[in-house]
Amino acid sequence: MTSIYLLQVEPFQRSCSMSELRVRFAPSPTGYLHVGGARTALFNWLLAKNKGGTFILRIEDTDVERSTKESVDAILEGMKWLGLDWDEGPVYQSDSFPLYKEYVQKLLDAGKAYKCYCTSEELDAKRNLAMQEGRKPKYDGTCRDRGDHPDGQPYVVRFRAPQGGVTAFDDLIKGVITFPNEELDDLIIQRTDGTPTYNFCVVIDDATMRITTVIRGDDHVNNTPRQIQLYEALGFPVPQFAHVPMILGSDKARLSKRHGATSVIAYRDMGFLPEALLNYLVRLGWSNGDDEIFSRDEMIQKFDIHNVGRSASVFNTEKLLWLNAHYIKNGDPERLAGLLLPHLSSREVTTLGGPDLMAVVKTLQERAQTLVEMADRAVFYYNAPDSYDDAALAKFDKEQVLAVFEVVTEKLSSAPIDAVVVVDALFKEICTEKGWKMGQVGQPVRIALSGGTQAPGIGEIVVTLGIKETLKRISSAREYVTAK
RNA sequence: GUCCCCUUCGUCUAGCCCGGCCCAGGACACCGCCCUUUCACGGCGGCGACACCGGUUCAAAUCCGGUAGGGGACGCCA
Repeated sequence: MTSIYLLQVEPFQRSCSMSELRVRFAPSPTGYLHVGGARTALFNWLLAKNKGGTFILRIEDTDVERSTKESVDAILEGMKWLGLDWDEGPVYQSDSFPLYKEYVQKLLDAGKAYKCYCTSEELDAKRNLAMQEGRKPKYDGTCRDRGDHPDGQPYVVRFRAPQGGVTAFDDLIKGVITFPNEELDDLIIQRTDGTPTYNFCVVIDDATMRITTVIRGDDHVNNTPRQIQLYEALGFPVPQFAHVPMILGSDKARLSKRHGATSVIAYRDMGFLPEALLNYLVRLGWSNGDDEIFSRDEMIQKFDIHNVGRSASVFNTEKLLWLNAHYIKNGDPERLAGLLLPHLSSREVTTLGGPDLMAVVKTLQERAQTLVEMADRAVFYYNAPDSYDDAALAKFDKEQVLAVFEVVTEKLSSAPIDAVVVVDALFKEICTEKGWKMGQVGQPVRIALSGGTQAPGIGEIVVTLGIKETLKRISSAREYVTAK
């Protein structure tokens, strides 16, 4: 007798309006939150926000060996930094062991699961043999119909999977996916030591938490049919599934450390803004026409799981940088100043007694792609140059440079300096009066004030630095050039 | 090996479901020009793709079949 496990999937909208949407992000705490996980979390979060549903954070720590508290903290830190707030949880799977046991027993009692006394050595041997002979390495069913129950002998519990037919589901992202049941073997749901296994816990949790839509990485596609069989054996309603494609490195291999940073927190430390990472991540695999920039609210409003692409995408730092630059350029200077502070301290720069940091930020917003770059460019405001770009200075005649310093000092001292336009006007005046070119005047002064040539506009620097400090720096540069 | 999935510019993608508006649009990157006192910002322009082969059709990126390539899964990991 063959059975067809083809789910009739209702139109998405409809099923959501009937019962409240509940989604979850379920990382295993064996490392930090990486960008792939963050994107999965983001899609869950967006769908929940978009539909007014509930977003649950669940920590899958059934692997006691590899799970750590540090990882849990790191994941929470990443989530918080990105602003992906959850409505319920974090729920720890390790708290539900009794519950899993209960359901294992139910299945056992119903004859839908059985005890298997095969040792892992035996299974490994069979698996290797099957692989070698080119067969699918599935469990051969040795204990499936075993009648005896040897006392005191260790055993695992296996799910008695349907033998014939197919198991299929309509993935929200990938469409209908069908698996022949003969591909699926009797999976272990409880280990020799009595602990439950992943595929079983996931089903119990998702069912008892009343998850309506499971959004996860597409490396779980192959787990889905066995989970569906479990749902049905347990009499639980089967949720909808949405498998999001993976993120790849530039060589199109699964993104990993060797491609560069993968940790969300690492991006924070490299000077990225959370809204930039979020915007980048949401556009990786998802789109809304030709739109590129999405505020938090816009992405919530426009997000539609059906618009998520089916294929994997390559992580591209250049585009992330562009977005980051965009958000820095348009960001609130006060907030940016606050975010910049730690980067300044790590450079041993103190803003005390120096120019107002907010004013400094304003002169740098169009010139920095990251907060790290901004910090680098901000240093000169607080630490007067201890050396000058000689190569740049060499482009000008020594006497000419000294003359410029003299005239500029004179001009700047003669009038109240309170705005960028005032300074700019003064410099233009000098040029017309002396018949100099702007480049001849501006560049030496820029070097005098910042030490180099890559800096904000002269007017911006002068006003931000203050007239007193400006004159002091020009005077120092004057001495330096004279002594040369 | 078996099963599952994927395939539009270098990269992210629009278009594909409901063939003609597509000799394929946008964005990042790259190149050039303009703006400009440096560095940037900005503006304008350029480069550049429907994996391949068949079929259906008056017409295919869009539908069908096959091929190739890539990825994933096959654990008493999650």
